[in-house]
Amino acid sequence: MARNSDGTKRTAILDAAVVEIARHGYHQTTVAMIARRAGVADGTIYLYFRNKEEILFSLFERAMGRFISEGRSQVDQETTAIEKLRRIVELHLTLVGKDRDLAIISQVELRHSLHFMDQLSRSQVGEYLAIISQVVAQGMEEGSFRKDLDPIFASKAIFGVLDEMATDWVLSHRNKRLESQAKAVTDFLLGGLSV
Amino acid sequence: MARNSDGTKRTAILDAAVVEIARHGYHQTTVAMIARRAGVADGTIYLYFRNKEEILFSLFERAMGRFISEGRSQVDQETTAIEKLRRIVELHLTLVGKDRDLAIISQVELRHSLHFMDQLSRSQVGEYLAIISQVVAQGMEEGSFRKDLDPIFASKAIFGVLDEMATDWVLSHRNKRLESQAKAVTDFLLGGLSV
Amino acid sequence: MARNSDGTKRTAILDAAVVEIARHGYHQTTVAMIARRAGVADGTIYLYFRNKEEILFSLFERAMGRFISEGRSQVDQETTAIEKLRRIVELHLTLVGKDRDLAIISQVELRHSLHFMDQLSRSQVGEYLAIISQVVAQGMEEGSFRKDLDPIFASKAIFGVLDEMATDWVLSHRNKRLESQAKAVTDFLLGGLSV
Amino acid sequence: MARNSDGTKRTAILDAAVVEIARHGYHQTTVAMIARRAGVADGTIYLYFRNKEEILFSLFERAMGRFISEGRSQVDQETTAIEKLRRIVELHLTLVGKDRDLAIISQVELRHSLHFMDQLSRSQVGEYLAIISQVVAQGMEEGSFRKDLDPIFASKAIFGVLDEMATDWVLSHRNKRLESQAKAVTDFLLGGLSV
DNA sequence: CATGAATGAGAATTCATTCAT
DNA sequence: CATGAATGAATTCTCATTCAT
Repeated sequence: MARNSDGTKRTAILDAAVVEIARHGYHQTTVAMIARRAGVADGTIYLYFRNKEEILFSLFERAMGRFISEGRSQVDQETTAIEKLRRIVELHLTLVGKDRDLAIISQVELRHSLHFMDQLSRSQVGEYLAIISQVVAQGMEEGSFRKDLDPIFASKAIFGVLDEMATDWVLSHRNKRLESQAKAVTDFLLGGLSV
Repeated sequence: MARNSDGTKRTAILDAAVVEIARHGYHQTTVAMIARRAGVADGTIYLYFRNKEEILFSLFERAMGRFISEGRSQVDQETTAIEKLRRIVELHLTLVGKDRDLAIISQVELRHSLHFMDQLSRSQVGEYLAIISQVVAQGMEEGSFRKDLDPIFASKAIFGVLDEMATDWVLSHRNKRLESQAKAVTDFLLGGLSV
Repeated sequence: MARNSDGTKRTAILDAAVVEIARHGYHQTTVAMIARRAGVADGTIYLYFRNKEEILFSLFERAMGRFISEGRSQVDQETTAIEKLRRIVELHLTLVGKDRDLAIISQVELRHSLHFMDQLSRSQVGEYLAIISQVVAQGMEEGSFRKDLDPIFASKAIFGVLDEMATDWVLSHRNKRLESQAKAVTDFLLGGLSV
Repeated sequence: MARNSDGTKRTAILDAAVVEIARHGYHQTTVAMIARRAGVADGTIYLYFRNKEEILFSLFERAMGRFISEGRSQVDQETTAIEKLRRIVELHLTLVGKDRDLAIISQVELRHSLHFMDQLSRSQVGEYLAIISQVVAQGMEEGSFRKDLDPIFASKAIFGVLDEMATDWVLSHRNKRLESQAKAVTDFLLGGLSV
């Protein structure tokens, strides 16, 4: 049986799914492949997940959960908006860059269908964006960020840059660490293009 | 008549594919559905495309082709980097915002698999990013953009913001026009978050 | 239960295949037809055979297996080469003549393609010919067969006569039993045409 | 356009079919493949043949026609049954051995289905066997062949040996000429196995 | 006669899911 | 809880044949 952190079968199945889906893509991955890697019978999968798609959802939830809880705690450790932003950028790139398999899933496989993305954006992604927009709002109040910004808009722009860096890293096959981009990203977000 | 001499049937198939894939997603769309909407027989599809996946590729090529050729021409109509950037932002959001079906495809369906994205990013997306990075480089030379930027990095960041706006627009079901965001995007890109 | 532990389903599929293929020919027989006759679902076929062609191969192996094992035991029950030959002829015609469906398969359907025949001739047919050529060699040593023969050549000639009788019987729609030819065949093989 | 003896398209098509079918097998050969090799359009095939199967029939007829007409003329050039037999054996092995592609067709591809073989055996194969059986009958009258033979049976046995030699030659990938077996075959047919 | 674009019926195979053990 | 044999719906693609030019 596959080794897994807390020893539950559910975890083993999710761990197996990350590897298989990252390697073969969601549609090319069969439930049987996940079951074999998880060391369980095909049918056992259905004791823990309603269907194949639910595995993908759960994968996403597990990953997003970390983003959100760690995001919050990082943000709480800083006082100024600029520092909070810096932490978010670092966290985002570090978390994605830590596990290439998981990154492939979040940057590519998770975006399979409108239906799927719809559900994602409504739920935890929205929560993540909310954290970011609160930081922006705080910066505006502090006087360190421009006041002519819509915090919601800004949070999406920030997320867009982070997301593109992550996708680019997944698609490039170079070994450079993703988090090495953190400073450049923060600089760009803070200062923009202009002199 | 030489095959595809006028492209009528090929175009009809691609047009049909855009609608069906946007509506049902790539995997839920059958070749038969595309054929019916295009008004041709199932087998006819295979006179113009080697297989189903090639339809998706061709869809992308057709769309990216417009981005690139129009992008270049827009850029050429301006002299300063700032104006060029403004034009690119407007063009990007306008083109994506013009056809929601096509937008769904480019923002969601086209990102189906690592294998697929790999090929996309290598080809025309790279060309598009090159156009952007040239504008950034010009801005640095002109002295209007910061000199401490890597133009390649900046082009990705810019693309990330544009792409996120586009995706957000596709996923939101509001009717607000996508290009109405152009000014905010340009402002953000130029000025960044800081005061 | 281990897959195929008792072979029940596999056997049912092969039995069904014999009937359907004999009746409609290999290419006109669909996997669904075989499945229906075997009383299993279409997909079940693929738990026991990799593909449709493998069913045909397995059919052949099952049939040839009998020829070889029974051939050997018949040969072993006799001492002189002449008697051994007589037994082989009887066995061959009896086994083929016992099941017209199987005979149709072995005389016609199994010879579908060069690729297919190539594999057949390399494997068990070669073994069968070896049994015959050993008998010929024994006859030469005993002094009952002509010494100016090549046993390999002779075994092919013998097989050719038997095979032609079998094919002729399959194609003729008379009811005469195939094994009724055994004496004439043996006589011909032993004495040839000349006085 | 493919070179062909008398320049007619029909001949070009048949010549092309021999090559393609020998190389890929009847079912793997498409009408388009034959058309391309023959240098005609797909539709043109149907001006000369009702359907794909008729090409195969015509191929067979053309080949069997040679067997029969040459067979007759060879037989007519000799007086004794023994010499006539010798000539038939030589002719058969020479004709088959002359063109490996055609040999593949006659030994393998032509035996595709019961339905097909049925029609073959009724028509020209029967005529060919009749020529042989007449030789046998003559030999019996002359007193050079055993009188206890059924000429029909004997003709099948003779054909069986010839056919097996031909098939064996097609399947073996050695270069030995098929007609080099003629003497051994005639010897075997005349003298049988016994001393 | 010749063309070749278009047709559309047809079939093998896959795989998510179930359920008897 | 766990198994894994069995299910059968579902879909891509091929290719013989037609027919308007």
